[in-house]
Amino acid sequence: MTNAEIARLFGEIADMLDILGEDRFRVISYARAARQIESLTGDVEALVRAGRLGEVAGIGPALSEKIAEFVATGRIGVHEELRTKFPPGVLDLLAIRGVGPKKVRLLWQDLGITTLEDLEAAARQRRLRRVKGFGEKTEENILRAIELHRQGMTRALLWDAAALVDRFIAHLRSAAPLDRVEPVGSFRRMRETVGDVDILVTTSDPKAVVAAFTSAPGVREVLAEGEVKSSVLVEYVGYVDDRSRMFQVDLQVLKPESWGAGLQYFTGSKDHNILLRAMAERRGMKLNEYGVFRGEARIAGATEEEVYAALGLPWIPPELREDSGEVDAALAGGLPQLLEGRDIRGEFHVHTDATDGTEPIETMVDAARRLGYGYVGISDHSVSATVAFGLTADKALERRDRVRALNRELDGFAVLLGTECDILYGGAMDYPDEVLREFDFAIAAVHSKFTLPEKEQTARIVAAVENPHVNILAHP
DNA sequence: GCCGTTTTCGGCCCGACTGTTTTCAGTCG
Ligand SMILES: Nc1nc2c(ncn2[C@H]2C[C@H](O)[C@@H](COP(=O)(O)OP(=O)(O)OP(=O)(O)O)O2)c(=O)[nH]1
Ligand SMILES: [Mg+2]
Ligand SMILES: [Mg+2]
Ligand SMILES: [Zn+2]
Repeated sequence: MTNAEIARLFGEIADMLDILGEDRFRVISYARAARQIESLTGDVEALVRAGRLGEVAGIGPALSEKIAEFVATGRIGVHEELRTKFPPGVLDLLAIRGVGPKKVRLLWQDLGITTLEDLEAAARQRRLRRVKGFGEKTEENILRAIELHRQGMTRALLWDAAALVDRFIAHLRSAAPLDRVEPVGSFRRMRETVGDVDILVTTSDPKAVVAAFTSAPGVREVLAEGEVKSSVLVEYVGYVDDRSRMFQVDLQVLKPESWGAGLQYFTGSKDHNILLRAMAERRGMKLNEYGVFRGEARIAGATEEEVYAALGLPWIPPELREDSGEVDAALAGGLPQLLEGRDIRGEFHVHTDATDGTEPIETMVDAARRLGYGYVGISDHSVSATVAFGLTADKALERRDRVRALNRELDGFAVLLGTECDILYGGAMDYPDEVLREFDFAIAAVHSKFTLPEKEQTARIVAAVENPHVNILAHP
């Protein structure tokens, strides 16, 4: 919680300094530090205690001191002093698309606008156009942007985004001549949540691709439409809550020779990009989404490997591109080996047609072997899971002979007979201990009473995992 | 405010789209 709170305060300091017209590089420092702390995987307080804050890129003596101040007192003095200069509501104006720090400053200073309601009223009354740089179109855009803001947009689960990605790419393929297409941004970096969907395309006909993009099914708003890039808002339905929401999709279109540089740029992260671009500059090169250049000459750009190699780096997996030390590690030849799908050796949570699966044990074993697994654990439901056709103890255990036969037959592959056993209301297991001990393994799972008070639910689960015959706790 | 195999001071990523503007600033990716 402390990480999120410090990130929020640094973000607000950046916004306030920006609106006040302070040095933009100081603004950038606060904004970058906010992103860094937000994406730390460990507790910032632990770093403070260990005196290791300075190891985080972009956090120097001044910011370290402010973080330490927050950890000690729960406040950041600079933030509180700045806050007194701003009427409540002013910072909220920044959430409106198309309204940035410069416009907020003008709206506030010239028209006394400090809230969204003020802004809406002034736009309706056509008073914005009196301000330098504002016109009729700006008023229209701001009114529409306020409307969209009020519908509320949140980050999406990677899973929801995946459905949207599939839909969009299928449409693009069917409606325009694509060379290559790839979902990029935080989606490619496999973040747990994504703020939007970013898609990279190469083609010989950019106009056709952009046109197909902006007219895709579900598009409710075209935010920008240019020669090589476009942004839209689409409606999508959440997998978990089945609710309809608006979500942004960004498109970048490039020529085939820039595929690698485009992938590098559009995959990000932003801070990773800035790091690479600064590094290119120091080495007398320039890096952008079109390629790596030395003078006028493009020296790399067709593949990502080539782009990283031109900078003297090995290819860095997207999951690591977060400005969290990956560039230094790559330079030192010390990138970590990431887990891959092929590292998965087997699975224990496998149902069959005996309960709510659709295939018999033998078919599941075949499928596991085709995936290159070394073992599979069969775990059908226990008797109380009636909606999932849970098995009586006798029915569950009578399959031991079948499993033994399979194991005799198979070389270098193990089949285990287990159970996904319900945790009953009070924490007792659905099968008695004499039955549980007969299985090769037992998973404990909650399939009822999901909404118990936290204390009771926790006690229930703790009781289950304390059972000596339980090996695995299932899904939440 | 941060940071460095050309720097401890003087730089700080780079480009597209939009609207307002007679040549470019602001915002966004
Ligand atoms: N060089 C550079 N690249 C940027 C900048 N902003 C964004 N990008 C690149 C890197 C990002 O990963 C990519 C997509 O931008 P997004 O705003 O969609 O960010 P991203 O997908 O990383 O995170 P998100 O989950 O959408 O918030 O565009 C920038 O200021 N400079
Ligand atoms: Mg994104
Ligand atoms: Mg984006
Ligand atoms: Zn289950």
